[in-house]
Amino acid sequence: MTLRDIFAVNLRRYRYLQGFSQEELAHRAGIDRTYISALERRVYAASIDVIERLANELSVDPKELLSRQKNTSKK
Amino acid sequence: MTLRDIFAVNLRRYRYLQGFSQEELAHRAGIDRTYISALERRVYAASIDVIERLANELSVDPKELLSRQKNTSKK
DNA sequence: GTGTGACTGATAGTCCGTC
DNA sequence: GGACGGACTATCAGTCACA
Repeated sequence: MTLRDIFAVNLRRYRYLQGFSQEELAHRAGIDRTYISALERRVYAASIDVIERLANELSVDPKELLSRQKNTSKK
Repeated sequence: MTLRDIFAVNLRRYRYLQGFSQEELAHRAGIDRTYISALERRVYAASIDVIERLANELSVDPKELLSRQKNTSKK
């Protein structure tokens, strides 16, 4: 599990928590919708600048997007 | 203060803590020496992949490299 | 509402050297 | 040991059309 994977999962997780669609988050962060899609599918290694912008829109600390999440629904 | 700045400061901080020169860290992480120099001078926005590799070599959690540090020598 | 391929411009990242 | 520049390649950043 790479950091890129963790970021992808967290991006989607926090996006859902905020109730945003990819489209809505993209609009708010000034980023293209398909690029958000690509990040969530682990296509790219996002730069620290993009991470910061997304974290701001998701109202979380950038570190949170790189933190392994506890299983809320552990087997 | 952007995330890029915070990363730059922490990179240098943890590198010193490990007693590595830029050259040595670069060699260990398989990254170019001049690129480490550039990151510490805030020239580039590192990708999440590079952050991960550097964190590994510095024996710290990637999150630590993005965390604002407490002032150990506050005026 | 999202995934994907194709495309272009910008920048990340390498390798050379000098100070 | 590190800053800095130039030239180069790889990859990211950003957009579009279509399923």
